[in-house]
Amino acid sequence: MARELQHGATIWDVARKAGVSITTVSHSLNGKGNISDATRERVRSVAAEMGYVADAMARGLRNSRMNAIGLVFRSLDSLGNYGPNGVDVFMKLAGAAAAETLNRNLGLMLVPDLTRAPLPPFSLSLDGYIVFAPHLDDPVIALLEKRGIPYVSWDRDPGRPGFRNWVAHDDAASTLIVLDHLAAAGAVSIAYVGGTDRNAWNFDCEAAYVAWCLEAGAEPRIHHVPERDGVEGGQEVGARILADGLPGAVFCLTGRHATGVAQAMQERGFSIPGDVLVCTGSDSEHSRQHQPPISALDVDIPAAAAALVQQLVDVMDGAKEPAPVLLPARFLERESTRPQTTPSR
Amino acid sequence: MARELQHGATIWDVARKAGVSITTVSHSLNGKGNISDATRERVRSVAAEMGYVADAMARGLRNSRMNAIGLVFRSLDSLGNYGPNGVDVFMKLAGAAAAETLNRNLGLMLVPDLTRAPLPPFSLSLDGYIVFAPHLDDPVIALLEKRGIPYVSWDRDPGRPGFRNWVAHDDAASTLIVLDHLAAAGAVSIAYVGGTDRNAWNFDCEAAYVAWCLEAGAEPRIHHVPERDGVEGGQEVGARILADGLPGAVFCLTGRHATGVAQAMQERGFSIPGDVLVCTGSDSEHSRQHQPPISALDVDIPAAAAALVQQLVDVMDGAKEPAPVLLPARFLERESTRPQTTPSR
DNA sequence: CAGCTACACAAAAACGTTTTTGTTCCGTAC
DNA sequence: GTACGGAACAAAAACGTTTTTGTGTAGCTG
Repeated sequence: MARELQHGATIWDVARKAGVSITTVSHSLNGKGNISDATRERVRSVAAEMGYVADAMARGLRNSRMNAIGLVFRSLDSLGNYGPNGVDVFMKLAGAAAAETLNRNLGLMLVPDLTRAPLPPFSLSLDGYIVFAPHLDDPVIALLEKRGIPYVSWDRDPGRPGFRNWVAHDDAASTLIVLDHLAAAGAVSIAYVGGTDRNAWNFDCEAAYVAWCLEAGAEPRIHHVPERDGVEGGQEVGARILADGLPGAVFCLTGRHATGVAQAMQERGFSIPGDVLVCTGSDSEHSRQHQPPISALDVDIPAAAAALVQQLVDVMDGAKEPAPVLLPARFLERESTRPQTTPSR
Repeated sequence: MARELQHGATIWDVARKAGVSITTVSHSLNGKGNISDATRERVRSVAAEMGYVADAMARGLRNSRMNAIGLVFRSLDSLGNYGPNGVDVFMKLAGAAAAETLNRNLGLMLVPDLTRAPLPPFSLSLDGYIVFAPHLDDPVIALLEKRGIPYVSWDRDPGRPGFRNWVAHDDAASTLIVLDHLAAAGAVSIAYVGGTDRNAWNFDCEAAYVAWCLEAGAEPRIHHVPERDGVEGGQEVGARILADGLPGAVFCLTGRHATGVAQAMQERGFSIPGDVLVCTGSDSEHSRQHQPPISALDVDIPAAAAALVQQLVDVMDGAKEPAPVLLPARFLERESTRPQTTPSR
């Protein structure tokens, strides 16, 4: 049952039917060259009637532009898991970016990992890349640099201070918002749980936490768990935190760690938010579904996607001098950090 | 500041450096032709050393295979919203499909809408398509058929009974699971709320509901709300349902409708699950975040993605005779349908 | 009326592959 | 000693565009 791949009409078919050369067809459709209005219109109607669409690969081959960009998720790569429960930020971003690229008549390609061989077929032919959460000295970025492929990143690569084509949340400001909120809710001692990926998010939030503690005269209580350890890792660190004494609040960067910490606390008989507050810097399915639901920093995904695509297009056009874009974050207060109104016992 | 787009090495560069013709390079790398082992190995090492990767567009132009497939979300198109809150199923599927295609060395392209002009550039050059939730007589499918582009769909197109390249949940069985569960939890009269999109999901679930009512000797109570009306639409239909008398349970196909229905009930002083049970056939952020959390049918996204990609590859290769794949669904019991254990007042 | 310009279009080159068809060399059989 | 065949490679065509260069005609100038 060999499938008959019937290719669409080519530029030759259109030329023949319109009684002109292929040059004229190309020029007519692309608004170039010197064609009389009558001819141009006739060619256009013939093309439309035949449903002619220029072959993307031939066009791309000719002018080395394929009108598509790539989206690569670095932190997901390190998580080794693309069927994500709890990392839905990434997938929402993909959807928002797809909508944004459509408006600019660009395709969006999901590229899982650029460093793993064999390379996804035409990952290197794409016009540009959005790199989500690059690591320190990220090899994917090194590859893109070497190939001269334009890119922007969500969060900066901490190892490339001179690079300015990135969009990110203002992690320092966000961290302060969270810590101030926890303090206002009555927490005196606030523990911090970060990941081990060496990315700007981990670095900046921790730095902001340390600065805040210094300011507040509090002793920093910093813990690290590998991102991939997920909820279980959170449970372990929860135990470690308790070993040092019950804090007033725990701020975990990832939603899965926060969920694990909350579980550890609750298993040991502490109530949330009665005895200890818990919140996360990154919302996830886990944090939403937990009982009580866990407060989180919220991300305006469509705005982030729009900023990233806009910046990438700017870079590809070489139009503007690049400048980082900082987006504000919003704190989503849920029950886990809400001052108690109804008596729990 | 014109960016210097430095193209990678071409097959000519490799040929020159290895002292052979481009034919020999191509054959060496692709394991074709009649090349001595010594030459083949030498060419390969030269190519590797230069970091040569065959240009995807030239290769695609030559053998009309671009090694990438498209993913198009029909129901999202009708929802007109790609920054989805409450439709995260789609984005998870995209991630899972991306992982699945990588394993097969295929690229995955997100294509928002194939019928809107201007067409995304090389949407028609892709090797195949996964169509998510096609409508009745879906124009996207018609376009793919006309162009001879292979495709598989998630859910069948109800207007194409002969087409067999689809993967879906067993909607009839799932509906019965839900209804039986509601009945077991004590609901006597069960209202049904479906969408207005003319897709198989709506059709099959409603048919199963009607059959179940017939069997149980109950009067069907069917309501419809446009998918795009979301939570507000659910609130309205909730009011309509109450106008006919409080049912024992309401089964809403979409999570956003279910949320709206639950809100309407609660605003009027009815407790969930105390006075009325509510559940949904499609989990969403809304249904999870609602208080109480709303029970839902759960979808094994990675399994669905794997099945879809596998089937599409089969179709593209023309290998196997196509056959529909039916996946089982799982019922996620949450508080909204759980028999009460703690007294609520 | 020669020469120039502008116009409207056509021919051909180029993009980087893969594949089909040639070519050369060498060993072997008749 | 000529014919044959296979091994190892090279040349060239083809994929469908875009863009550069070319060509012929008409209108205008001096």
